[in-house]
Amino acid sequence: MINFQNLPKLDQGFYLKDAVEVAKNLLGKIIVRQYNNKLLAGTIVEVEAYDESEEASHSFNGLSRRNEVMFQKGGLLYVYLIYGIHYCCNVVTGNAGHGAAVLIRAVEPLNNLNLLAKNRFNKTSYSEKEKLNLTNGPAKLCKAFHINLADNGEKLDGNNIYLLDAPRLKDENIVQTTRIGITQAKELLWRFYIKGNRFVSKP
DNA sequence: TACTAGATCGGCT
DNA sequence: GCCGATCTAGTAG
Repeated sequence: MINFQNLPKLDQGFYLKDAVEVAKNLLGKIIVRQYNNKLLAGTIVEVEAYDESEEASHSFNGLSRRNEVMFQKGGLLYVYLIYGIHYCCNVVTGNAGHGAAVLIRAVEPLNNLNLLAKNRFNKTSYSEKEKLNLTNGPAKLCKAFHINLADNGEKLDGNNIYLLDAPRLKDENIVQTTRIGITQAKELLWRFYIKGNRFVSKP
């Protein structure tokens, strides 16, 4: 297990860029959540950018109660309910008034895997297959990390959920593709993942 | 492995 | 009413 606890939190300037730029930079960074007096941590291995300029984004049609966090200044967590049963979490990017965010689609678990398994499968043991299935999708990782609407708007430099810095990946280790599960603006190559990583939702 | 349906809620037309 | 930035269990091949 890598010693992530010595890494610094990302500062707010990190988030004040285009969602696409932030998305790429987020790969390899570490998401940490405090849960039951324990830390759950994972390396971000797959992301998608969303911006108010394109139809697939929740912010495309302007401000609403659901998406209001997307329009705040970068550095917050945007959580929403999808298909009535799943949660997905995003990192808000850019300046206040601009609706943009990066969907975290998959992470590689770093510690307390038995606790992640408890949240996700309601059991503390897991097979090798289940280990890979723990956090390899946006709703899966929210379940494993126990992220829900109560975390919407959470500041990412706080103590509940936060992101830690890590060395930027080389471009040659980043794969760029179209986004998954959308029907509009399908052509944009706004999905990024770490080449060869086993915890990616779809290679 | 590949496709399909069903679950189930809230946002928005 | 309709449909979605998903996942799971089921069936068919």
